[in-house]
Amino acid sequence: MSTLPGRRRGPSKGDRREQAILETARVLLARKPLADITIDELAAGAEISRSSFYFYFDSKIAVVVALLHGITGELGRDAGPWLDGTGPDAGALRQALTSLAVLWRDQGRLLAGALAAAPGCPPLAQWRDGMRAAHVDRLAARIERDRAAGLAPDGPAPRVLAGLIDDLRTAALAGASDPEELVGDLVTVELRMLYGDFGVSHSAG
Amino acid sequence: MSTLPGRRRGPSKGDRREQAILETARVLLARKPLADITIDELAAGAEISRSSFYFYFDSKIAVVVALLHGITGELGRDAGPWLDGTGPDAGALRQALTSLAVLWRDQGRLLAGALAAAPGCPPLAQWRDGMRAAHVDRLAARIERDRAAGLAPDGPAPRVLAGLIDDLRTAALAGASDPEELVGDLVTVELRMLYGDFGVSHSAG
DNA sequence: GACTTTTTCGACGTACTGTCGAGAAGCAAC
DNA sequence: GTTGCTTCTCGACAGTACGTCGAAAAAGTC
Repeated sequence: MSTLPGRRRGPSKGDRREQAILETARVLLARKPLADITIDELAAGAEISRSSFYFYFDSKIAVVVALLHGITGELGRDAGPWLDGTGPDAGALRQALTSLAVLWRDQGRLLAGALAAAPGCPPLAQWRDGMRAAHVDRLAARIERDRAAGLAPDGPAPRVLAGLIDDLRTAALAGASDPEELVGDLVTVELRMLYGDFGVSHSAG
Repeated sequence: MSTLPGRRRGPSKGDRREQAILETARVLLARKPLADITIDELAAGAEISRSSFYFYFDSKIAVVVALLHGITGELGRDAGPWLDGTGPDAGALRQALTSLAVLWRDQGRLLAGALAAAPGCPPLAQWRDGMRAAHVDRLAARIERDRAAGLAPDGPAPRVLAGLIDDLRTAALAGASDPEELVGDLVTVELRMLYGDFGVSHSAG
């Protein structure tokens, strides 16, 4: 499943070590940013030597990928009603954003660290691009439906607009000290981006 | 003026070295991200040893700060008409965003590198916060004026909304392969964020 | 040409990363 | 209970990059 270097299989002692490393990473990420965490600390937390760490993971990034793997499912959680719906459904959008904000509150350092390290680290870049594409795809489709139904004004190409909304979410939640506090305003702003019209159509660029 | 370690004064040979280091940094930044540039390369480009580099700059970050210092003036250029104006003035906004997009096109690696390194690097964090605050202050004031004049709908607190717009700009321009291409859509989207109303007022969060 | 300031650099110490190979520990089966 | 396998451990090593120090060369001044 994952790309572990040495392990074969079996629920042995090594599994506990692997979990200990992941748990140590979680604990440390609650205290300081990813960039400040060294492999020494990860190994020490799991009570093994630094060399032994490499028996379980190829690098610090591999640990991050494993942690991300564990929360990837939560990233889109509660977004279904919003993304599969139609029209300016503030309640559904709020539900999706609240869920996302909670994830950022709990896993902010992990997500921020992963996004920061993504350029110059293929596996993380791939994860980020995948997450983004998944969201953009569904949101762009929603935009097309709404426009076809006359529920949303014309404007930027659906995929571009969806990308901008994704950018805004990520940047805002990553920068917020209390992500949940931002949800109400994000709902307002995203709905305006999608449905807001004020008589001035965009001029071609 | 700046925090150079060894230099006293005088337009001597050292000044050429300093310029050579800055120029080397510019050249390298045109080719690869900041994180991939080492002090060895900077020194080699200026034809001095690595040790000598430290006579001119305290660190790689000090070079970045010097480069940023050189373009800080351009960051707000052409934003005046928009920020000091009133109402949904698409032309003025387009002017401001075009100017900004050109800066990102030319100095994208520098800006992206600086923003990426800002967490965990006080001088860069200070620069970033200063730039952001300058923009947010003026934009928030504009929002207040527009709302007082009944030109803009109520919504998120002016400073919050301004912050979201700043986040969006930065994230979008940083991620774009061709920033200028994005200007038209950014104009539309920012105007919607500020003026877009569609009968659904934001619910308190 | 003595004196000061500016500039240069090699040598050193530090921090972190990743690899290698020897071998200990755990767990069969005989 | 010792042979033989896999799992696991670690010390030693090599590499890269950073930043400091002090000796001394180069440049500038009188």
